Order: sequence, then structure tokens, then C-alpha cells
Amino acid sequence: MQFNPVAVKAKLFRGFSDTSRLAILECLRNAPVTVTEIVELTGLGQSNVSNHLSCLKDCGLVQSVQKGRYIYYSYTDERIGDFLQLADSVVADLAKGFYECTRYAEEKNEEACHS
Amino acid sequence: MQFNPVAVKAKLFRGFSDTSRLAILECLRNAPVTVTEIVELTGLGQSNVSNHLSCLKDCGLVQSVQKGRYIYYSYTDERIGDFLQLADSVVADLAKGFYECTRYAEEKNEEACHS
DNA sequence: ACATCATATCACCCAATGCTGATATGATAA
DNA sequence: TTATCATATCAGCATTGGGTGATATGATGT
Repeated sequence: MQFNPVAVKAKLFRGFSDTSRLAILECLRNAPVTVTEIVELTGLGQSNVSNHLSCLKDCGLVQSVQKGRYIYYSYTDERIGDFLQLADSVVADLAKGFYECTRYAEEKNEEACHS
Repeated sequence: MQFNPVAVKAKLFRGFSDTSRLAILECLRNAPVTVTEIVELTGLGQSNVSNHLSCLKDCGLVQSVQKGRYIYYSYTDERIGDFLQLADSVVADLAKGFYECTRYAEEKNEEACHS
């Protein structure tokens, strides 16, 4: 159990820090969704989705409710969607600045962010 | 270069997803800060901080300006701080729910979130 | 009870990540 | 120009992380 607030925050963000998990989180943006539905929507493998869902649950981003033989996943908090929205807006603006940059052609580091 | 919006968002969040980087980002919350200052404030190794700063730069979260022999790092966008604030509030509420939970004593998965 | 569907878990592989210590670059001041 | 300070980069290591395929669990309907 992590009580260090910085570690908890890092864990929270870690939930968002992978493309597959982001895709899964997008699936939950409107309503609770089934694992199978997520598999279909994302095209990811079933065990893969299941693992990511465990991760998201552990990160505190999602919760699950069993109904019949389905398990519905949903956000633990409406503000989870706010993160996605905030990221959308920031990314849009960064991209805009990027395109507007005249010196765009100069070499960009493709393989950075190793940590 | 990643133009897939989901990948860009994941990259953005990856910047926040490590305790060391979060600590660094906290240092920048008020004003541009020097690498050496960050090293002192966080207690992290110099090369470690430098690597994380490269990562943060690549993730689009920070930018740097050279002044004399110092390099000042700062957020690329004021909204970077909003992420931290949003995380603070969500974590506070999640923690509250956690403490209020009567079944608190039951075993919690300590080593989850492997992905 | 049995077949089936939904989900989780396991074993394994490979790539990425975080860290450290040593070294290189680059600016400044004496 | 040489010494020093600030920062970046490199090599190497141990660990984590994401992915897959196979298997296990668990609920439902017949």
C-alpha cells in the first residue's frame, strides 16, 4: 500500500500513460462497458485487456460491477474523464504550436523519452 | 515523430507517471528552475535529473532556456500545473473513500499494476 | 451435469525504463 | 588558456512493463 502522495499520484498517471490503456479509458467515457465490448472496440487481446483493466483498477481509475456473467467497468470518479479532456486540449495546442513552427524541418529526436 | 493522437496523449501522461518526474514537475510549479536547483530540491542524482528532464521535454511538458551557464526549465503550458492540481484533488478524494471504507482491513493487492 | 460464454490468471519473451558512475560538452571567470 | 561550474551523454545493470497463448475460474442456460 502506497501512502506517499507523490507515489499515489504517479500511479494515477501511470494508468493514463499507455496507448492501450488510454484506448480502454476512452471506451468508458460515456457509460460502463463490458470486457468483451472493450476487446471488440479496441481490437486488443482478451488477456491483454484484462491485465490492463487490473492495472487501471489498481491505479484507482476504474471500478467493476458484476451483472450476470458480465462485468461492467466504469470510472471511479467523473474527473477521470477530465484528465482526458485536459490532455486533449493541451495536445491540440501543442500540436498547433508544432505545426506553426517554421523550423519544423529540423531534426526531431525520434527515440527519446526512454525514462 | 508520433502523430497518432492517442500516442501523443500517452506520451504526455508518461511524463507524469514517475515519482522522480513528478517531484521535478513540482519544482517548476511556481517559476523556471535550474537543473542544479532541481538536483538540490529533489535529492536525485544529476544525470538522473538530466535524463528525466530530457524525457519531460520530449513528452512536451517542459521547455528550457539558457541564461549564462544556467539552463532554466519551465512548463510549456500553464495547464501542466492543472494536471497536478486535478490529480491532487482526485487522490485526496480517493484516499478519503479509502479511509472511510469499513472493510479497510481486508487484504489489498500490494504488487499489482505490473503493466 | 454439461456445454458455453465471460473473465481472470499463468508462464514466458522481449523491449523499455530508472538508476548510477564516469565522461564529455559547453559556458564563464580568473 | 586554463580551471571551474552547469549540464548532457554514455555504458552498463537490474527491474518493470506490455504482449501473447494457454489454461483456469465462474456464471448461465439447456
